[in-house]
Amino acid sequence: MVSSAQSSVNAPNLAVSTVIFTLRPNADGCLKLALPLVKRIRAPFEGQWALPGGPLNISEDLATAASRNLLETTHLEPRYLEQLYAFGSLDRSPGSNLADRVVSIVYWALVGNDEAGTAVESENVQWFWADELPALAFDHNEIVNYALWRLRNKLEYSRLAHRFLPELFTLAQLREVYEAVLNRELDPGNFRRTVEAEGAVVPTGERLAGTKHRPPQLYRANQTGEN
Amino acid sequence: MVSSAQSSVNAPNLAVSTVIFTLRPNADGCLKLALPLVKRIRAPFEGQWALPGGPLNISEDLATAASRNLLETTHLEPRYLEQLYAFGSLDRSPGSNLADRVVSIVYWALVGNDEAGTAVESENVQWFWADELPALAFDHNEIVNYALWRLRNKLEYSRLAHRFLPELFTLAQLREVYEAVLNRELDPGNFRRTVEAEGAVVPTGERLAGTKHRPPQLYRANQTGEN
DNA sequence: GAACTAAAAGTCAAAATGACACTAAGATAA
DNA sequence: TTATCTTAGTGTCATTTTGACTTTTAGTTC
Repeated sequence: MVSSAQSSVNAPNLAVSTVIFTLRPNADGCLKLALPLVKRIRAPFEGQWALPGGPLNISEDLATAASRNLLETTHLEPRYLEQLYAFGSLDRSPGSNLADRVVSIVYWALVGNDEAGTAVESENVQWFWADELPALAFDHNEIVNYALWRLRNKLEYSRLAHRFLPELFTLAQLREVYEAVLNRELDPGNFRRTVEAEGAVVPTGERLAGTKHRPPQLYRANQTGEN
Repeated sequence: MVSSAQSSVNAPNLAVSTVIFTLRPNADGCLKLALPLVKRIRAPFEGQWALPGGPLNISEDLATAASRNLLETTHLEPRYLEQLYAFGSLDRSPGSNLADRVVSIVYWALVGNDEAGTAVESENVQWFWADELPALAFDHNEIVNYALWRLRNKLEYSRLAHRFLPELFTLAQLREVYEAVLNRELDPGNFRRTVEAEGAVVPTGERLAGTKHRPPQLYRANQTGEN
């Protein structure tokens, strides 16, 4: 195997990849975590699914690179973007030459569940349920698991659930996000209490019509002191 | 300015740096956070202090590289080592050429306060109080601040305080670590209660002699289910 | 109008937390 | 030998937070 034109003989190559999360309704209508993967079209791991990513341009910021390959893969803008980790073990690509060693700086992103419906899907780009992934290329299963762990963790002490949702949302929708991500049911009353106590949301006074029960109030995220 | 022999024209260079924390007694005898810095002996930022670090060898793990430059700078082994963040803004080294762009993968480490006394200090390597740093090279002040934030955060929900201490320690010593890092006094009784409830420590039965008051019991860290 | 559903408010006991008092066991000084 | 000093270690109590659960409200559907 020959090292690429960009790589030097003595230094590891640098790439940026992104784990992109959204929530989509499954067959039963409940939201589940999903993420887009791209099919590799050359060795190593040709034909297997992998995280979207690519080499870092010399004149490009790390977050910009992550955002760019998010846009290229899904045609979406991230609602949230954060660096996850730099993966650089020597055995990430078993069997390949040291000169082809790649250190990947991985980001994770959230996109709105309203926009994710419009996301492209093709022969080489498909969305998978986060808990039903096939065997991925390189160490990408490990990376996704770590990203999942981080998402779940951060959801509990930070305010990012609303990034999955449109600007206006009901508390039930917000709770559904927590339930889908954490994979556990939450008490509606207690959920309301904590969310209001944290000041995470601001009531708009408007109500959502067309439900077959008491119309719930619409809220928006409280941006002040968010993170 | 000419790019180094290792760097390629089209790819950013990759370096690993480490923020090394220890606790040392100040003039008043209270513990304070300290870290070693190295003086730069060439441009850019010649003569200014910087985090220890260097280029990543092609055949070297990220954590191994961090550990190595910890050993080279301080002749110490880390008691704790964790990746902090990858810093890669375009303006990290103002005025220098794009071809010299460096992406730094930064680790942070803890070393024991017993060992840190034996650490070398020289013309080009010196220890500084973490809250009294001079203006450092590159974006290294920003990096240290982030590392401090991470250390303080992690100390509160994780068990790493004992990594500053020898194998056997008293609860007062452990509390002193918390107080020094968090920069705030803790109630001895309540501290004992939480630490014991968490099962973070195991009593040894032995007591520390030679104090001028009731001899305190010695504990060791409970390794089971640590992180 | 009755039944149904989820919104929204309210209740209550258990657990966790913070402030503080009290007793124990050594060293040191009178 | 006794009083004093200092920190170890235990105990108490009120407040806050948490989890489980009930009740009332406001709409739709039957």
